[in-house]
This record gives sequence, C-alpha cells and structure tokens, in this order.
Amino acid sequence: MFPPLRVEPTYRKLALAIETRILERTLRDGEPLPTEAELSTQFDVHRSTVREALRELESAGLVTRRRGTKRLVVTRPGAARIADTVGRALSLEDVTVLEVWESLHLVAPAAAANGARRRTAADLAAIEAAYLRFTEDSADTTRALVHMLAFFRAVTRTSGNRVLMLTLEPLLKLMEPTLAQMVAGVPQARTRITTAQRRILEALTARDTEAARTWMSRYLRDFRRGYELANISLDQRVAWRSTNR
Amino acid sequence: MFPPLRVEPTYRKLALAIETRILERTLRDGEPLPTEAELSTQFDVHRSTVREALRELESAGLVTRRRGTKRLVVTRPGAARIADTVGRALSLEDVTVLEVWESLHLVAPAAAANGARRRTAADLAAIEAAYLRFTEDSADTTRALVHMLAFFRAVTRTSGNRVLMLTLEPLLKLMEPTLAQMVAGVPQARTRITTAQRRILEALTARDTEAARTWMSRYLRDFRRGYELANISLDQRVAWRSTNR
DNA sequence: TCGGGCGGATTGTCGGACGATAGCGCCCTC
DNA sequence: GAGGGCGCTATCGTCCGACAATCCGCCCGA
Repeated sequence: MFPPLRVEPTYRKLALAIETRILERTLRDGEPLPTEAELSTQFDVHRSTVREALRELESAGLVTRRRGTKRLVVTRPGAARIADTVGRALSLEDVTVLEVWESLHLVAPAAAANGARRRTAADLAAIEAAYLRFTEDSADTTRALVHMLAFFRAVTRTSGNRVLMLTLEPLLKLMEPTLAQMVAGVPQARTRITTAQRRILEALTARDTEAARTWMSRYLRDFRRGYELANISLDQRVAWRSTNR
Repeated sequence: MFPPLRVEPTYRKLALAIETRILERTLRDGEPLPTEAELSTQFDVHRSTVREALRELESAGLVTRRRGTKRLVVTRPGAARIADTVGRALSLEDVTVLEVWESLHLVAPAAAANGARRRTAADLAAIEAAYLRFTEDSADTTRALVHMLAFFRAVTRTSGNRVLMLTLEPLLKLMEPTLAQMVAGVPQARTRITTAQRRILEALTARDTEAARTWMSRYLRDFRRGYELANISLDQRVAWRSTNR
C-alpha cells in the first residue's frame, strides 16, 4: 500500500551517484576523480562520508589508485578484479574442482571452435607465443602455470566474445592450485600439454572448427586424467587464497 | 632486488583481516559482525577507519545489513550480487547483446543436457512451476520476464553445477531488457516460448539428454528470431541500470 | 635544459561529539 | 503465564576538526 520507505545512508547514495556518472561515461576511464575535499563540498557532506563512499567504489573496482600515487582514478573493473570477486563467491559456496572443471570444459572448447572462424594473424601469434613460452620455460611449475593460463586466455580471445573471456577468468584462477599440483606431480604432463596445445594451435591456424573444439576438449579431459594420476580428488573444494592486490 | 615496499593503508589491511576470517569460516554466514566500537578497540584503530573497511566488505557482499536492522551480518555474496558486479563490468566493456546471447546459448543447453541426467523430482516440480506460472501470468511483460528467468534458473539448477548457476545470473540480467522488448514486440513470442519450455520440460522428465540440449538451443535461437522480428539489433550494447539495492 | 629542492595540496588516520533509532528488557495487564 | 506497550541503552550515521606523511608541481640554480 505504502512505498517501502527505505532510507539509504548518505554514503551509499553518494557512491551510487558517482557510480552512475561512471556508468554513463560522464566520468571516463582514466580520468582522475575529484579530490575528497571537492566531493565533500560539492555534495555538501563531510569528508568522512565521502571516504566511505569511495571505499565502496574502490572495492568495486570502479576507481583505483595507481601504484605510488595519491589520487583515485576512474577504472573499469578488469578481468583480475572479476576473477577475484567471482572466485571468492564460488569458494564460499564450497564449489568443487569438478564443477569448475566442467565449466571450463564447457567454455574453452566452444571458444576455440568459435575462434577457429574468427582468429586473426595477431591472435595466432599471441597463441603461438604462449605455446612457445610453455615449451621453453616449464621447468618451474609456477612459471609453467602462467604460460598455460596465458594459452587459455589467448585462445579464448580469438572467440571475440568478451563475456566468455570474463567468464573464463575466475575458472582459471580457481583451477590454478590443483592444476599446479597436477603438473608438479605427473611426469608426463608437460609433454601431453605441449602436444595438445600444438594441435589446438594447428587447428586454429587451419581454421578447422571441429578440430579446435575436439583438441581443446581432449586437452581438458587430459587434465582429469592427470588429476587421477596425481591422486587429486575432483570432489574437493576449490582452494582460495585472498589476493592482497 | 628489494621487496616492492608497498604500504597498504590500515583500512585495507583491516578489511583483508576480516575477509580472511570470513573466508576461513571463523566468522560464519549469518553471524553478526562485532560492533564498530569493538572492532575499533580490538584492532586499535579509529572507528572511522573501521567504517571504511566495513564499507569495502559491504560492497563486496561479504557483510550485509538486513532490512531495517542495525548490525552488519556476515553473508555470502549471492547470485544477485555477482550478477550486479559482473553485469556492471560487462556493460562498461561495451559488450553487445550478441556476445551475451552467444554465452547464454553456450551455457543453457549444456546445463539442460547435464540436468537431463541428474534431475530429481523436485527439480522437475520447480521447472514445471515456472513453466505454469509463465503460461498463466504472462500478459504483463514484466511478469512474463520474471517467469522466463525463473525457468532458466530452475533448468540450470538441475545441472547441479553451482558455477554454471552463478555464470548464468549476469547473462540473464543483461538479457532482460532486450528480452522484454522482444516479448512485448512480437505477438507470437508467448506461444513459442510456451512450446519450447514444454519441450524442454518433457525432455528433462524423460531424461533425454540430447532432446533437452536441442530444445534449449532452439528456444534460444528463437530469441534471435524474435529480436529480428522486433527489430532489435544484436550489435547494440547491453543496457544497464544500476540496481540501487 | 635538466636536476634538485621547496611548499602547497591531498590523503590517511585520529580524537571526539551528537542525534536517531534498533534492540532489549522491564513492567503492566489480562 | 502470555502478550503487549514503554522506556533505556547500545550502536550506527554523520559531522567537526586536527595533524602527519607524502605526492605533485613549480621554481630556481647550475
């Protein structure tokens, strides 16, 4: 009968106001935010209130502070931020490695198939670069992982679908710990990874949609085999370490 | 050579400390957070600093205030929160409707196929409920949309994969505005939606994996047709309105 | 022209204050 | 004994003001 009559605290209204300006591009990516004092006088609230609003925006990744600088700058929440947010949420839901693997197995082959049609020469170069880096620098597990993830990203980028790219990020982040365990624990892993990556690269080069899908799928299925060999249970919850960005 | 030597402000360290306690389940879902004063004395910082940290956690959805209540309560960032965060990020990337549709067309059929194997009687009941609500209460476009989204959610839930469920949310949220436009603008949309939903329901009931996948896929392809009929360009950027939760 | 130093601007944190109200217990009534 | 109203107190929201640290831009001198 009557409207819900909910009063939002000032800091929230303020955060929303600034967020709106960012969303509608009045404040654009890269622009510095007005100073706290300025916002304080413009909105006629105390600086403490402004600061609470800013912390909210900062945590949302809409504004960030460049390293060793003072002013806040308008930013788009990048892949890393999203991976963090979603990953944290998923880990709080006690999601299992299997669920993440399934999702990756859904996204990556489709992205590869899509990419086989649209890939440009530059895309291929990026993928090949990641592939080569893996072959040359996979002795250290941590570094090997970096290159593997880069390969996934490069392949997914060929799909030209930014939603998929964003979706991929949390999955990679959540897979990383167990993947590292697997690579470290299975001697033949590196060879098999190299082979699969090469096949995928070849398929993309040849614009062979189905081969790209198939090899990506096999690549991921191989991970599962690796997990078994390394005695990693797929039913365990995903690991999560807070990134102290 | 030397460590990066980065000093984090106190409010960030504080936020991280509390976040860690939540992540490791020392503070559990539903529990009330200590009062600001308590945190202030425990960590020996000023209350303003505590409040800045709390705003960060609040914005991350790790703590929330129940309606008309004072204390903050530990929460898991739910689907709505994630949809919000990811949706906002995607809209800032100027993602197109096509990209979202493609992603949905990737996730939903796979979820349905998966669900055809695992669905329980309760799952079916939930899907049927959504289906019936749509058939009975779709005159108003807004309400029709609610039921359509509920159908998607119910079907995806049968997959038993919470990653997929979480992935789905932002997609639905981003599709909603154009979907509404389409349903409002295409007379035969409601009939076709009803048919497709029924087929999907039947396939899930019969545990027919491929039929479930196929019909979900057709259902979504029909959306595209509807977009054309309603003269909605797939290349337009997704709409976004800030949810003032 | 370029390096370096100086001063102002801006952020991070603090101490404290005060009104509004949610939460809780007390007491009163039936 | 149960239920409901009332008032107290704890807690939040917001504000005022202060001060140190440090980043930034300007100006000066070599």
